[in-house]
Amino acid sequence: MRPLRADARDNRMRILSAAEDVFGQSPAASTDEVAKLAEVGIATVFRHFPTKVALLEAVLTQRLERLRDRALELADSDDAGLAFFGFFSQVVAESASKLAIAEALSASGTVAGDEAKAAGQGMREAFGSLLDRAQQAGAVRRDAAFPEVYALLVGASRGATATGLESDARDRMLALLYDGLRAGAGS
Amino acid sequence: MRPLRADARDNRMRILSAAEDVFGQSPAASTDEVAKLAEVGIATVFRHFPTKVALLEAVLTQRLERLRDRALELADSDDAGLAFFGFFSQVVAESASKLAIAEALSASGTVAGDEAKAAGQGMREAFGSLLDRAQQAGAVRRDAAFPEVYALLVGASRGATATGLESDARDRMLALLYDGLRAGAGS
DNA sequence: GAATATAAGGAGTCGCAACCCCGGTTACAA
DNA sequence: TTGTAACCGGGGTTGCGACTCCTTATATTC
Repeated sequence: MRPLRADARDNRMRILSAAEDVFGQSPAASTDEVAKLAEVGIATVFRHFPTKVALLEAVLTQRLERLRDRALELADSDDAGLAFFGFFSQVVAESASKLAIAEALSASGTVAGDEAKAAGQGMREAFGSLLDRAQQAGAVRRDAAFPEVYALLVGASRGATATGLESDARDRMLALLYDGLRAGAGS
Repeated sequence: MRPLRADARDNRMRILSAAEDVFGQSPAASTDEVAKLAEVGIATVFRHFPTKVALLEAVLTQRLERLRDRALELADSDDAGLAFFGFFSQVVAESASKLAIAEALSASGTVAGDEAKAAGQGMREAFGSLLDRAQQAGAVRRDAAFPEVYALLVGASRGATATGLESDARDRMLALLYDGLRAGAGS
């Protein structure tokens, strides 16, 4: 598999970025809306991504990988508690458009493909390691296991987005959550 | 507007119930799947609900009204804290199919119609009153305002559903949340 | 139990959006 | 510069699902 020609690579990136925008705003958007925004013919979109679902998955994968990288960066931080809670807050703050994409995928009835699944796995592992460190540092209570903490991460993102929470209310919501996660961490 | 004929009323209920089932499992389902399950012709579905969105809204409205009624019942309870947390847990436990429906609606790009909006409003008010009482009883901290608590309710439902949480993990998740909501309630 | 309004059913129609074809264009190598 | 393989564009095609027409059936009323 030879490297892509320069214009093709360029178009691919423009399509991905446009798709992120378009589907982020409305999961029901059509493929040529993406093509229009990317200033590219429809055929070009389908040449790069053989199906609409493939395009959605590519966008989702990209986002998950970005989150994983962010988590990995933070894993080296001195303050494990700050790293954990900071990551959590950031994910919730940026969740709006990512959610719409995941929604579009699940609405299309498709279970995520291999690539997206792997990206999700990587992201969860990185987050899990942040959680571990925060627990060892005494910043998060030890009896909080990964599944429920991860559900809270996803849930906080969705809840904030779905109810259209203002940023200050979102901060108060997170403060409530964090109090629950810290409760009795010292013991 | 005369009362519906008996068979029509019967069919209407069967359609609503079938729609709840079908859309609860897969938001992308087609209208005749609903008709099939309800053992009814497609035309009958459209006679009762002029559009697919109208059908989705009717299902959602019904669910929201049930939740509101449940909240109103609990408002008379002796133990305001138990009432609040009990309602919260129940909503989260039953959320799976309701969410799929709300998702289907938002995926179709439609903002909820008047009826569904009113039902949502009624439900939120009933929940708000449960929160008020729980706060006055000292079971929930006073600095938790409605928007963030409601976002947590929605978020916990979605998080639990989206991550496929087992029921015991769900209970632990709720326990974390409740600790956060109670923190310093005595002060 | 006959008349009639009301409802049911299911084979259509119609539009939309995913996906393909093929003639023209452009990056890259020699 | 020129050849050519890779790429692009945008008008078709096709399938699917929302919605309708019209004939037949059945509840209700007197």
